[in-house]
Amino acid sequence: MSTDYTISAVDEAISLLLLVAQNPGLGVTELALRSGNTKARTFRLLFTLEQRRLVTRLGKSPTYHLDVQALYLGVAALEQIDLVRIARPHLLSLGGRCNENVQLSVRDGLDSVCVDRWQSTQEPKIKSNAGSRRRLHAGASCKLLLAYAPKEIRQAFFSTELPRYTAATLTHRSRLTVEINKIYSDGYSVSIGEITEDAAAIAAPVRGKSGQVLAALGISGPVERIKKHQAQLTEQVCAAAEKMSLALSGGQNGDEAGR
Amino acid sequence: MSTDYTISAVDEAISLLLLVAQNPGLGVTELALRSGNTKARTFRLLFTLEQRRLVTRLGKSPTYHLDVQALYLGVAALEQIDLVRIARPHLLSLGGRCNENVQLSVRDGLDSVCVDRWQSTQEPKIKSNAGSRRRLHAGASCKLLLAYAPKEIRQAFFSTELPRYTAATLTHRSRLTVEINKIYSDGYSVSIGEITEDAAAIAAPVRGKSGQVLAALGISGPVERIKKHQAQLTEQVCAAAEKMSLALSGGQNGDEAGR
DNA sequence: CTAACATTTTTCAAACAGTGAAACAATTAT
DNA sequence: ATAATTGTTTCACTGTTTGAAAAATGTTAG
Repeated sequence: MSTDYTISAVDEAISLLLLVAQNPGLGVTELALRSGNTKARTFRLLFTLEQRRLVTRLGKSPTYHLDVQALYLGVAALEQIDLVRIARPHLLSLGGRCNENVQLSVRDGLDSVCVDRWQSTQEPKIKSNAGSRRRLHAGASCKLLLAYAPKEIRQAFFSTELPRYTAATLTHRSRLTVEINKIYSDGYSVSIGEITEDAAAIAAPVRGKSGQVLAALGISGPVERIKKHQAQLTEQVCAAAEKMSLALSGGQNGDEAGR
Repeated sequence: MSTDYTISAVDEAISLLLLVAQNPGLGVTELALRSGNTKARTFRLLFTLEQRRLVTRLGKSPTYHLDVQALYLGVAALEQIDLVRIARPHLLSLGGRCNENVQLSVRDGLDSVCVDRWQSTQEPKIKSNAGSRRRLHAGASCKLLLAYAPKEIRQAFFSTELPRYTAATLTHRSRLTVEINKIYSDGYSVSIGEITEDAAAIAAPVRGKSGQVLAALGISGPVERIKKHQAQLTEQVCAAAEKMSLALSGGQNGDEAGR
């Protein structure tokens, strides 16, 4: 069908950028190793990213981190991606009412990525860091995105090795399949201590105009707090996700002119 | 002298990405024109960006927009950039107290870019969109960043043409110099209707460990509302900026990369 | 509906940008 | 101190990227 126009240098640069996003604080050698490139190539790709302030280096033996241009892209994207622009008020409102961490995540290949977030002010806090990009098998939002993913994706996913984080992590295909079917029929997803022992989460699907699942709206916090109000929280998350879906369907669609 | 290791394909891809960020809704031809590249190159660069979900295309004659990977980078960057991670709570608190738009901006070359933001819930709202990246001469935050920029930058800046947005826009080198000196001695910056007639803003510098200006904290809203509480708002913005500076100095690591 | 037009997608040979390998320099560990 | 690790630079070759222009697709006008 269509030819592949991918420009490898750009593609590798993006891989590297995402690698830095997920693993800040690594040096050239380590990044080269993990990305499977030579040091020289990695060095020059990073050099280019650095010039444009997508990444920056700290320390004398430099370690790479994201820089302000990455933030700028995020801020700009907030305004032009309908999903987030429309969902955001509902997300903030849900967060304010429950005062627990709230995230909006979408599937990207076999990963779930967090695209918006509200942080709780309550103690104890759950470290929601490093959770912005994860494999799809663990956590309420992830499992939900897996449950609603196309068959091809689910199949591809099942042929990969699933890392275990805690005793509760579902790492076997059979158990995960059962769980996914349950999520699909329930219309929401629950996770208790699947990623870290002390954290629990509840997630519901956000749907687009034609009913397709665009994102997962998830709420998370310490196991006890979540369990205590589980019924109520589930209801609130589902209601908020519904509202988002409605707003996304009702709203406008396409054209911005500009000239 | 350090050699230039820039990889041009990657560099152009980033230019293009920023171009899309600033001008969503353009097609290949228009983007090629504005970026000064051939259609074919532009097409393939965009194709690569699209595969990685940094941009997406809408409509049948495709128009490009930022996609979720850009959001993800922003979310990830929020966690690893000290400036924003530390400043954020103060920014949100200032926003909550004043209920006006609040932005945190940094200088990138001859532009100011917004790296974090809080939006007012009051009516009338000021359209703060499209304002995430601007030339340095107009607006409170921009002028402030210009005032505290290194000499080389200011000189480079003055040799460029300055677009006029309203009657109040300072487009002449002499008047702008006077204004900049005033800002420098006052320690804060005010703008009334310089970008759009009906908007006003106040900004104060956020400083790092060694006193260098890292960012501008700005508050903005309709001219009347801002003018009415100008003294009080100025005080609040300056106080919040001070708090940020303190938090940034008190905290850990203060290493900046050189050239 | 068909024709003229505009914009996007594809192809291809040529050229030069990007690459790996390996030397060199700087840092950190012993 | 010296050794080991990590970051930086150089260079010749090659294969990826490139511009130009042709094909396909979409859009507007008659």
